[in-house]
Amino acid sequence: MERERLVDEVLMLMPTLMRAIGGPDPAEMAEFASRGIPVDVRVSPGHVQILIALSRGPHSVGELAQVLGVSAPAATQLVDRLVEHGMVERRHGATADRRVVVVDYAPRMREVALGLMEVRRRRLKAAFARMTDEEVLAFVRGLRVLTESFGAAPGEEN
Amino acid sequence: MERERLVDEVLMLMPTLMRAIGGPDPAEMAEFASRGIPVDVRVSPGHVQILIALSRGPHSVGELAQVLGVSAPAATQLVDRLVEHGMVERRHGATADRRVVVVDYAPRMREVALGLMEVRRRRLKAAFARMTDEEVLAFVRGLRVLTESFGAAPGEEN
DNA sequence: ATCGAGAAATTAAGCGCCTTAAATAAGTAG
DNA sequence: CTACTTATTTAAGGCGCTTAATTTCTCGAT
Repeated sequence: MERERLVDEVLMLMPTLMRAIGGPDPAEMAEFASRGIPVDVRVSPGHVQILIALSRGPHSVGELAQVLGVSAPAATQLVDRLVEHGMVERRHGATADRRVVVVDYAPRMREVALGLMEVRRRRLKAAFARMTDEEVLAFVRGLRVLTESFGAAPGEEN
Repeated sequence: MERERLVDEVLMLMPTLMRAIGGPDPAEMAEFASRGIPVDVRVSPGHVQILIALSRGPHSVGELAQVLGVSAPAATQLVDRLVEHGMVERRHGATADRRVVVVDYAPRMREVALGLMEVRRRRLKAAFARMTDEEVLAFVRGLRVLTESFGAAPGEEN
């Protein structure tokens, strides 16, 4: 079997791909500008993960940390940044445990947040455009198996 | 088409997976210990990329930067670390351009380096064990397309 | 021959993400 | 009421990456 080679290739490609995905994107900058958002807004992969998670409803900081597979302080920090830029806000569950901080989109920012994610998705979609439906699905399945195998985030079952 | 969902899933899984891959591994620690390598040795994904690249022969710092898709200073820094730990060494091409610094495994470290990579590969191989040959291949193909599509590293054609 | 443009690597400064340890605050059990 | 646990945040520090500036060297043109 030639899995040896494939393993090396993955080890070689994955980090490079992530660096590319994380980096700034011209189209993204334009999007920001057209929405009057400060240019220094950098939406990192972690921020996108949070915005996507929130699209399924409000989450506590702890939940976000678990979904992203990072420590609680890291989640706090990511939320900090998004709050600074007015994308999300912290709330205290009214009747609930007052220790937990619930994070959700800021009042009128839900659409803006979706727009920002859209910009991010566009790059991926463009890449997927070169593949057939089956190839895309096969790739995602592999990703699922790997993520699960590494004992990473549960992924918040749909 | 449900590509929308798949795109979100990828955006959600990829960063988490990379964080998991980059993190420390118990088995790896044990491997280090048995080889008398200082415990503080942290082989990041970038370091692994360099070690793999070197398995195809010596590379200049500039070449490494290009292959990894990072800036020259970043490559210098990664090499610095590997040199500190005695894994690789810098050489001046004898007759060649004296500006270029050639990086290669340290004299007797080639095998050790391969061993370290092996530990890293093991985790991936374990994950791949859950997939059929075709699935693995499909995944890698997707990875190739994505990496290329993002204009990332050329990958150093085999 | 030497002078200046350009290229390879490094150094310097700085930012962002992540971690662990410690501090706060709030619920829970005795 | 005290002691233990849990949720979040603050604090300190490491690493990887970037751009700008420096050093050293090559090379072509005058």
